[in-house]
Amino acid sequence: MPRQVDHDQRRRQIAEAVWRLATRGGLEDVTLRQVAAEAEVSARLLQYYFGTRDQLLLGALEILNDDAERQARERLGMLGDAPGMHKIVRGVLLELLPLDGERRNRHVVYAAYFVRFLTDPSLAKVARDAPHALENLVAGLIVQGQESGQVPLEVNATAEATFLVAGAEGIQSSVLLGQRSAEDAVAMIDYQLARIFTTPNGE
Amino acid sequence: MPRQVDHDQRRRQIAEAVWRLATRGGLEDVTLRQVAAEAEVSARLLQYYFGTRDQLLLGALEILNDDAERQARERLGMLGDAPGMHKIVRGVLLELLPLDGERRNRHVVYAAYFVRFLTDPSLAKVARDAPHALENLVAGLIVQGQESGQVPLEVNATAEATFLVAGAEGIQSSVLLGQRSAEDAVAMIDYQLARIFTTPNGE
DNA sequence: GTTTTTGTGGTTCGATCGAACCATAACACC
DNA sequence: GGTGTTATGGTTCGATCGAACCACAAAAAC
Repeated sequence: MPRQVDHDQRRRQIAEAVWRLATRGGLEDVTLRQVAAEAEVSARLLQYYFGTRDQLLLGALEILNDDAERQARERLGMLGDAPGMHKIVRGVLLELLPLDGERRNRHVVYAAYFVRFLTDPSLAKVARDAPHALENLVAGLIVQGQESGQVPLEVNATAEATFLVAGAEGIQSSVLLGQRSAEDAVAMIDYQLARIFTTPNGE
Repeated sequence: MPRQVDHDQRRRQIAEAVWRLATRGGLEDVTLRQVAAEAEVSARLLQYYFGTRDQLLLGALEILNDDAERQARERLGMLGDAPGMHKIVRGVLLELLPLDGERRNRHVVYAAYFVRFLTDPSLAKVARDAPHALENLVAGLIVQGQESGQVPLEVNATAEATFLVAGAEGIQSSVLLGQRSAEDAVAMIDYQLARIFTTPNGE
């Protein structure tokens, strides 16, 4: 029954298969045949919806990125009315930790792509923007905190934002490698935030 | 002319080919044929010295690890007589940044292996030990700094050590992705160190 | 109600994969 | 100066790879 299928849904179904395979065995396990089997569609469909393997990898990554952004926005929206800067920054950083299966898998998929980011220009473009935007966001929030007296004025907002984001990413890796529990990771983040913000956690 | 070859040298020659290929295209480009061509030896030699492809990947990683440790030790040894804690910690953290080709490639190779660390037990063992040892080392140095009055007593040495190492690793990735210069990365590290240590940089 | 377009399954092709196998030259040992 | 071990090159095999190709059914368009 063609012509009434939801293309986006089909592409997502295939993209999710790509993510699962990449999570298990890296990009070398993301073969057209395996993706087709994992997504339970014929190999022909992969070509139809994505084209070549490279385009499939790119497409699956774009969908992953969209998901990440949408979910982060949702979760931040659930922080309640007029949350304080401390709480928002905390929410942003926790978005980078593998606190649930979705965030965990997301970072593993990124890791699987990492080396490609360095060489493949079309992929690089997709990966380069997100982290910088995060840093600027955090830096802006810290500045706002300074303006409203929640952060000491001697704090270097840019430098701290950079290190917070970088630290969250580094801690994320260590959680994935099983070197640290997710709870410990959150505690490490909170320790740093307590140093920067004079306000308690929940404000 | 067999029998008088240096086995370790041969294995290193092959391992370096693995690194180069992994750096360029990830593990999926590390095929026996390509490694053989890159190392300029016959495919048969790979089998002779390493066995299967999995064993080759494991062996190449072990050699990389040994290199990293030896070089780090060397560079730390060159810090001069009785360097202060500040200087040592700085040296340890800079070891994690891609400040030269060797350190850069090393981290890219690790990144190429990353997903495998999560699933392959034999690889996981190789990767799990190093970072924890680093954290403990840094934490110990901070404690020594506290004992000699170079670090305020209210600093949580463990928490700061964890975040410093994690932050250095995160910043490393951003440098590799071209989001930040190596100089900026060093500046970010120094900013954090200046916060923890009351001593100036070079002490 | 024919004709396009859209969506899908299946198959095939040349290339390449990892691994096993075969052969043999160089040296060590005695 | 044979004999055995070590080190190496080359080849082959079955499996699998990505991509192209063929066929066709369902719906839309006219």
